[in-house]
Amino acid sequence: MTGGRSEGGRSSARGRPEATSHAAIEQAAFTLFAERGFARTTLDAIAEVVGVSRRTLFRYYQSKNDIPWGQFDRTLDHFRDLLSEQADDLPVHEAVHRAVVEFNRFPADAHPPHRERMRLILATPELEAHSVLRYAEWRQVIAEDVARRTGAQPGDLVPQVAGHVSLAISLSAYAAWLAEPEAETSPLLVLIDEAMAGLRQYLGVES
Amino acid sequence: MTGGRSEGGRSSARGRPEATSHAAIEQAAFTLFAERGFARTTLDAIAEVVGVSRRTLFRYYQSKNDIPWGQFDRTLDHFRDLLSEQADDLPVHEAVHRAVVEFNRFPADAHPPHRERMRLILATPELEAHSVLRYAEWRQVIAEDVARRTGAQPGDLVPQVAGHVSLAISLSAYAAWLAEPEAETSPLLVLIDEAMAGLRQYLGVES
DNA sequence: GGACTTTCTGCCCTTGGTGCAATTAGTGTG
DNA sequence: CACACTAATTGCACCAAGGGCAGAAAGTCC
Repeated sequence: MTGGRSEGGRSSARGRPEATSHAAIEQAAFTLFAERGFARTTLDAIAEVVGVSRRTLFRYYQSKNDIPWGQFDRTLDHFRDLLSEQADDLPVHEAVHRAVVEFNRFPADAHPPHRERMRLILATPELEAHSVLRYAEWRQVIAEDVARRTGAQPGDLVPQVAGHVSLAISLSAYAAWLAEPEAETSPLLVLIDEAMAGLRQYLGVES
Repeated sequence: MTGGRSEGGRSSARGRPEATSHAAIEQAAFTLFAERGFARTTLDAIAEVVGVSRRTLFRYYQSKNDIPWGQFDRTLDHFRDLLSEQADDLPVHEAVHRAVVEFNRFPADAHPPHRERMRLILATPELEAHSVLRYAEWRQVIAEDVARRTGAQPGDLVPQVAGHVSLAISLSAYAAWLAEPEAETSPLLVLIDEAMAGLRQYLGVES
């Protein structure tokens, strides 16, 4: 969710130079989405603003639905690191929880765009649906770390459940975050903690 | 997931009679999906087999993606009933868990089609994504019941988390179920219990 | 038979998305 | 400078999903 990434340089400067960038496309797209809404923004319209042909947009994003997620792949690498950084002597759920919280920590000036992006994704049914595919990758990262910590296989039930449940917690927290008015009474990170506490409460667990 | 529902009668017999039924469309569609796969099956092809115009298909289903889910709305009513049937003195999570298990109990002869349907849905990315919208309704049913039991609002964190987590459990169980070979070593209901146990184990809870 | 009702259907149009071949804008070399 | 080389851009044709709309069709009821 870092706003200004510098389009990790080309391998060499040979061949026709790129006419645009992911950042430029996203900027144009988000503006239009905010104006007319996601569904009523055509790819032609985005292409026109960016100053590039519609066909070219598909070289930068697999689909219209992929535009709002931007650079999620790179973020996943970061998440993987966060998970492996957590101490091995922590209870597994605690290690994962801490990594999830860290994953959602953003510098203050990155908050508004992050919130805007997530609002768009979670409030637009097509995007909400499409996001499942991204979530699956995210869950898999967790499953792999949990498997490593517990000596299980990533495909086993407990790692998979861990991934699913962590996602459940996060989505609940995000929904609560976005439901609140602009004046952020509860920061996202607090809500993630509360969602986790809510789960334990629901399951009738002390602590 | 009842295979043969009888297309709950029209209000009266006035007007042009219906040329087909949800059941007929689903049957034709599933056959084609099995033959060519979901994506490569066009609505034209389905319409031709059913013997109806493509335009008419849209009067029965909102979209191609909605065909595999069939009659889910009615199933939700059943689920609502199952939840309210659970004793009030049970721990909330236990009541919900039992309702979820019951919800997934099917007569033996309904197993193969149910499994086939879920395999299609969970193995086809487009459908997996689209299903989120169905899951949201299902989660909401849980959230409402949990809210009723705990005196909270359905939108509050704990009811929402309960819905999300129940879904997480169910999806984990289904994935495990479908991963197993045809010879059903573990029935679905057992896997749902195991997924729940896996969650408690993950969270480091006794019992 | 005629009025009425409801469904089906054909037609046209928009939009997302893919395949393919040609074009373009650079770099590097002699 | 001209020429090869490379990689990105682009135009074009095409497919499939989906929606709007008006009219045809197939029943029932009087």
